[in-house]
Amino acid sequence: MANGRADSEAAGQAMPPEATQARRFEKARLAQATAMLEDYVELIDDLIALHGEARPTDIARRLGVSHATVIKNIARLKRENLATSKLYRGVFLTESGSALAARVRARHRLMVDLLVAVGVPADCAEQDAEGMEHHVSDVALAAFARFLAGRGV
Amino acid sequence: MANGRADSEAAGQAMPPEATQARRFEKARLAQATAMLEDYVELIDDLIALHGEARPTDIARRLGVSHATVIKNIARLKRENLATSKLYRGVFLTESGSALAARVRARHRLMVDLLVAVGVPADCAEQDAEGMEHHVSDVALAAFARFLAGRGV
DNA sequence: ATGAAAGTGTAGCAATGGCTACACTTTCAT
DNA sequence: ATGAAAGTGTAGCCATTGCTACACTTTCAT
Repeated sequence: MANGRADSEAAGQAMPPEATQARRFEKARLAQATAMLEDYVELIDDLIALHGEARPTDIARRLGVSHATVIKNIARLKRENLATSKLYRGVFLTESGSALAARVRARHRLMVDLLVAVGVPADCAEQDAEGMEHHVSDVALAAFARFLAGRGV
Repeated sequence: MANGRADSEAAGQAMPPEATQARRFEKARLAQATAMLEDYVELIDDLIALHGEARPTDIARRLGVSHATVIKNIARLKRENLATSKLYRGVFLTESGSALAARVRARHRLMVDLLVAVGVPADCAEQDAEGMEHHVSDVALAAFARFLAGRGV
């Protein structure tokens, strides 16, 4: 609060160019750190909608990783208050987990739709969106929505 | 060669849906593993073009990480035959390093241009592209190019 | 020419997110 | 009712990629 420099820089004016570049890379690293969380909540939400429950082995199969990895990562979801689980009884999303899942799903849709709209084949769009979606800002997302609306989608 | 299943699945036909999904996630994980390499070669190429040399501390400043981290990662670039370095004398790209840098730079440009073309503000496009670019396939890239050409860019 | 500052490199730590191996619980067909 | 198969969870390993601390080299101003 008492700092005249760092705070005003946050507004994005008087920063040396290398600092803004560093900023971009840092954001990309952060996005990467939350990507796993996002993938998990979306998948758990899907599975519950589809089968009424989300089991570690199902998640593992879908993600293409071992069940042990899934269980370890679910522990992280619990730490972050996104999920709960009962011993031998599957995984459930908390309120904020569900909210995140909804946001992630909407973003995924928008990303895929945009790719398709600019001419990317559907299966490829689905593929590429899987990695890209975690790095799309809300501002870009809003632009995507406008663009799609403007083309009468 | 003697396998009727896994090989024909590679063509993408008779795979259970969860396997194709696992495939997508696996690809995203792989892309992540090469992202660092790509960022480094592009940045090194930039710095050499700009200052005639690429020094670890410069790279560190631009990336927003410590110089020690940079030096460790440069060791990886060397292992992968993308760069060389002389003690206390900066980092240089090998032939394949330069080739990769050129590809990465072109992809970055195309990604940013596409984002701008669909209405994303320039600074935001630059920001988001930083993370997204590593996940764009060549097929999508080709679609981007066609789309941009079609709008007379 | 020399000593301080800047840059470079090494060592060792932590967190993340994969894995296998093993132990335990549940389910289900007989 | 029970035993095998499937699922679940734990422990411990490895690689990656960040970090700080420390030692060494180079550069440059005096």
